Amino acid sequence: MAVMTNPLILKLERRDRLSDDEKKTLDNAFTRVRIVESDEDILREGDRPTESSLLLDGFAARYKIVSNGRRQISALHLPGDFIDLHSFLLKTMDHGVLALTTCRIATVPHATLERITDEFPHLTRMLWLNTLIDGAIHREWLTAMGRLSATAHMAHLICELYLRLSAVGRVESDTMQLPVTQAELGDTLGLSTVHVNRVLQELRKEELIRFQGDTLTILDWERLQEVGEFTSTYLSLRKEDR
Amino acid sequence: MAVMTNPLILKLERRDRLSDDEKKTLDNAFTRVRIVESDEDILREGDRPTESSLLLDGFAARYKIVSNGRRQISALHLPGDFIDLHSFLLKTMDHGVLALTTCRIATVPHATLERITDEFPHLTRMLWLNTLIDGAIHREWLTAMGRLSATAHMAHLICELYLRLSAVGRVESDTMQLPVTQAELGDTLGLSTVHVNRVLQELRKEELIRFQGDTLTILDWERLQEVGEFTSTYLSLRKEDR
DNA sequence: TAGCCGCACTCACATATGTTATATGGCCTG
DNA sequence: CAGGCCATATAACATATGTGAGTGCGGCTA
Repeated sequence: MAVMTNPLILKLERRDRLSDDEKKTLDNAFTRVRIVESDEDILREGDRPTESSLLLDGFAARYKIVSNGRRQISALHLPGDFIDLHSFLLKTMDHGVLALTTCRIATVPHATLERITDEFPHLTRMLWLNTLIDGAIHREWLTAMGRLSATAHMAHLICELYLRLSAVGRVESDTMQLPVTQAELGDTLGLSTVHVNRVLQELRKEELIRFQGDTLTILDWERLQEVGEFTSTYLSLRKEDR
Repeated sequence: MAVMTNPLILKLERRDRLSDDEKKTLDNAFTRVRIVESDEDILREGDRPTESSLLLDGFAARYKIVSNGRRQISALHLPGDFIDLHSFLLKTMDHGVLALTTCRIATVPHATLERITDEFPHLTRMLWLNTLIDGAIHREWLTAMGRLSATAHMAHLICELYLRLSAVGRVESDTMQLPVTQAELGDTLGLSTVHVNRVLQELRKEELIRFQGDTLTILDWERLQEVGEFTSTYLSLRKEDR
């Protein structure tokens, strides 16, 4: 893979400088690229992977099934996201990961990650940071889920996805591709499909967004943030020494 | 602090072997111990700490306030938990941390953590692991919040706290001290105080728990796990090479 | 080109949980 | 030892969101 097009490097460089050596090391760490088709599992609950997966292209979801078949999505992953960097140390997958679209995935052996942690302290911190941001997003989702109305929660999610996608160069002006069904949004927000639809209607009626097919356009960024009580601190988009 | 009584070391040794050198390094890293009284903030949203805090004794909660004063607790912390290890790399606190009881806290300067990451790769991985477990707990909470009934969610939380407390030697037979009000439980589960009370009544009526004052006794561990759809994988309580 | 299937969308109705209010009891403080 | 405060407990009522059923459209596929 060419360094300049690796979306993980793009993502990390939004947060801190990487040396050329670090970039090369990171890029070379990925030994294999594979394709997973839409609606297939990338990883299953109970798996003990020996490599970690980086999403190069496509959308993926971490999910868990509870009794009576209900599903909760605990994370949405975009290009540049490490889907299961945590499996390097957690060992056993306690949830599955599903391809929401066709996904192009690069993998890095855990042995290589171990070597990086032995030899590249700063790069290690950057990978650690990457998982910490995932954690910060989880906390934010918990807050939104527990204490925001369904409409606010949806607005919040849209704001987040917009910024995360723009951080990896995937938005054009105010428009992003969001290939996620309303049922999947429901599983993400903890809502029924019917209510997701109601909430989207409301955001449309308020002229905050347009959402046709997979194309979501933000019509009023300021008010959308207000409705979703959104502030971006938790995404750590500032460049700092880490 | 004496190595043998440091609850962080106790916690990490449940997950992997630590060398004597690592234990000594870790223990020596903590330079200062302070007390925070009940209901005081240990850290505030917006803070940029230069050290990280380890909870030696007491209960603490990560929280965020949303508009109209509602509060969501995104994590409960017990003795042995690093309250804000993440601030080492995330830099800015995007949420506050509150002492639920009087807390005894040891702090380690971020400069020391940086030195550990430079010189002790395996110890670094163990600290990273520590934050990954926090993340796994967040995902589990998201699932419980989004897709379980209030009663199941409460049962789930009780199961988790029971195992986490027992991992640091804080349960006696089937009883644990849980100095958390019903209002605080509500903020944790995303429920109203009234409904927390209803749910606790139900768990009592079903003879799953007893809960008087701060003392919670588990009367039927098997059925409590069933009701809460609880499995402990996500807590990574197995000892493995990491 | 017909038929099917998935997805968005809507309606009527059901219910889990929230809200407001009040009572009770223990415990600290003056 | 009285008064006040905080937490638990309960009741009556309100509502946000879920459920089950059905329509229609657009895009595959045979």
